[in-house]
Amino acid sequence: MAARQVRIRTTWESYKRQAIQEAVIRLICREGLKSVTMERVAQEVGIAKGTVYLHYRDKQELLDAVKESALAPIMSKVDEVLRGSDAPDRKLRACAAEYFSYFDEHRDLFRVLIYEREVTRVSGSRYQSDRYRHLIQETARVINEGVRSGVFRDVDAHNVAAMFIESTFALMNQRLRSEKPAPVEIDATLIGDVFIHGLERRRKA
Amino acid sequence: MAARQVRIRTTWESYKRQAIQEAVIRLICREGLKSVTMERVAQEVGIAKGTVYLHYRDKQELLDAVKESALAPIMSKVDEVLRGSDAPDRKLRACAAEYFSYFDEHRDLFRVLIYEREVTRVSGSRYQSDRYRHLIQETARVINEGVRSGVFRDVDAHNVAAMFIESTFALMNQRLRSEKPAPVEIDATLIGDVFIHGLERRRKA
Amino acid sequence: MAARQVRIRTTWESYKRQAIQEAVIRLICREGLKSVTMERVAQEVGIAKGTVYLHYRDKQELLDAVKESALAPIMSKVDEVLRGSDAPDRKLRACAAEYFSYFDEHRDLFRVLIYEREVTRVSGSRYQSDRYRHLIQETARVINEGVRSGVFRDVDAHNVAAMFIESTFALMNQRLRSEKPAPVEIDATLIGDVFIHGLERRRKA
Amino acid sequence: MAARQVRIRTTWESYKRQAIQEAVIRLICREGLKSVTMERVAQEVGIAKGTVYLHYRDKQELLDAVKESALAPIMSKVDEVLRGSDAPDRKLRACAAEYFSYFDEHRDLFRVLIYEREVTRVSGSRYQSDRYRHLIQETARVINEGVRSGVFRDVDAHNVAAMFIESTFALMNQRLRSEKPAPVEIDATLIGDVFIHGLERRRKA
DNA sequence: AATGAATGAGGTTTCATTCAT
DNA sequence: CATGAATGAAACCTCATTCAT
Repeated sequence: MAARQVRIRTTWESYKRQAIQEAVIRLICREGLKSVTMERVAQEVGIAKGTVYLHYRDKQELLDAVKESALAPIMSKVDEVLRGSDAPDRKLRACAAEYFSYFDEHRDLFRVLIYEREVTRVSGSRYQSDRYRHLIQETARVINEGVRSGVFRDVDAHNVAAMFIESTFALMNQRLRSEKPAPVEIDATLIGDVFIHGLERRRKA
Repeated sequence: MAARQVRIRTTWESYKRQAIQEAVIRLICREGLKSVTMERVAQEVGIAKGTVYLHYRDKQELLDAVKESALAPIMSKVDEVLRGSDAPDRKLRACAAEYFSYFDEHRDLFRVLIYEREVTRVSGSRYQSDRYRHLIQETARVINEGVRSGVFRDVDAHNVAAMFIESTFALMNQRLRSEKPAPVEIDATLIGDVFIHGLERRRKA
Repeated sequence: MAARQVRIRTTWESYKRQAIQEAVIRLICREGLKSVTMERVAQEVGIAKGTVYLHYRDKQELLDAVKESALAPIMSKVDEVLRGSDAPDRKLRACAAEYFSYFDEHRDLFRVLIYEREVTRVSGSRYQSDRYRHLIQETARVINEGVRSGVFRDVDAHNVAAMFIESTFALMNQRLRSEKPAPVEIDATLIGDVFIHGLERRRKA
Repeated sequence: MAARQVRIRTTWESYKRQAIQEAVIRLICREGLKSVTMERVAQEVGIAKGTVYLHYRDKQELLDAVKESALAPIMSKVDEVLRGSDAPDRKLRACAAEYFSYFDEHRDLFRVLIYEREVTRVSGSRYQSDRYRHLIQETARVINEGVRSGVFRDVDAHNVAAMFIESTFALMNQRLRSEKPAPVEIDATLIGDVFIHGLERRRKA
């Protein structure tokens, strides 16, 4: 019974936290990070300013949580792909495809979450962009797989991983800017093609 | 005489504007965008707070000017390369090389200037990221040249241009994070290789 | 039966009030008056914030009650001594001894309770420092006894009473600040000696 | 000329700082420490809230300054007396007289400044009550002089110094509470008599 | 009776901008 | 032209108090 109490309360609490996070996201998308004040967030949720502080210690914690939970799903999805059993080149393609379909649903938010200093500086810049770093490492690992298996040339996997990811963001950005973006597969194929071929081991010298 | 007066004043004015802009850049690089207050800027230049307002209507105009002029040199340099008479693939390589050598001198500033909303939102987002757009267009033009001349496969030049540029930024970012970055040519070669090969027209099937 | 109900409830009520007061005292001693928030008090007792309000109308009433009951025991003890049948000088000595032994157990709390405005301003300063005033009056009465009996010189008893009490506090304070305070009797004797001799009627001229 | 500029500016600045400090003092005396908000202080001076911050980094610095400058004059006066060439007993009497005449002009303020935690905790409680400590030490030194010269009995000078000072405050407090306090000399004499005689070396055993 | 989520007034601090000198 | 003191809107955060459950 107590357990159930807790469970219920936790669910409810979690729901409210999410409502607040969504308000933050709406504000960021509509009016940019500068518009995210605790007052406006509360207003957007329809609660009092002080109530936000019942769920988050301070503004930074809220922003961190928003970033964390906004990126978590795609990050774990991509992780899954990268750790799968496909060939490295197929993994990269699949990875790009995952990005696009996820990003298409979230749009504007990501640039803000990933690049903007104020958000990035996660509670004192201790582990600045934890997720991002992890992502690059996993991608680099897959590229190294490809290098070892002879599919890819011998390249600096870490750097190429960064290029790959940023290229993905670049296309995301282009999609965000265009009224009618091409189907996801088209862009995923493009980025896959360029990188797979770009990394391919050249026939002869 | 009046003419001379004006000439002198204009030169002087221009000099002071530049001094202020450089102060802003120093501050951004040293302590991040949040540290850029009109007070600190004036302090850094060694003038009074009010004086800054004689040269810039408000803070936004100052930030816009900083962005504009900080990016101007590299942009025109890259422009020059892209409009040159080299083969498209050589242009892209040269372009990457230009970025790296320029970025190596400016470091932290660029992410801020290019991504952070507060700077990006140029006076009401009318021509959001003018330079950036232009850069992509020029790069896309070169890629199209390559496509037409048969060096590159038939790709969406615009998208690939964005990928290319962001990949460059990605490597820049990696350079910024590492203590002892590799020589500029190494990174420029890497990015050139990946994209040139990635875009290369495949020999038969 | 109803009576018994009331009796029980009253006892229970009284017990909870005391638990809350003790929590306040612990907080004051551990972290100072600023740390006393209704939230922390409730936490310290292990009850809900709202529950505190079932026992005290508001924060001020709680602080008043704390002050009152924290001082009550020593006050009544001292009262008892002062109303006893000893000679005035012995009463003063005994009095000082009582203070020291009591204070030694409560330390930090007293300065706060006696001097700090926020606590002192007992619900509108109507009877500001009721206890303190009473204490001075009783002490003054004893001093007057001494004057009338010829043991003490003719002095303003009220003022000397205040001096005596504050001197006691002063020594208390010194004790609080020193790592290893002297035995209680030493300080009690010191204060007794100074005042008894200080008040003693001078032999001839 | 520059020097004069600076002198004038410094004087003016100093004047404004004092005006702010006086506002704080008025507020403390009228309505207690709790009433001292930056808003109210500014209001009291007749300036804007932000302006206060041009003169004091934050609230704590302001309170520290108030305490410092409110106590400085009497402290240095007493210091002067204690370091003079009079006999120890005369010094103590003179000292008490100084206190009374100074306190008579400042009244309520001193309890607050000396005892209240929030003020006392000078910037992190590093040197808690610097002045107070110094005062006790100087007084103790004079008492020791008296002990060595045979005027006083052999007592713990430090403790007696604390008693003496607090007794002075006690009389001050009594004066503050009474509508028509006795002339300063009366109280100064009383405290002098009690302590001088209290400390006097007893004839024979 | 007890709870504790919600409230919102009120406090501190920052900083872009103005304007009298 | 240059100054920099003054302003005050606006941000963050706290906490005493209430009230539906």
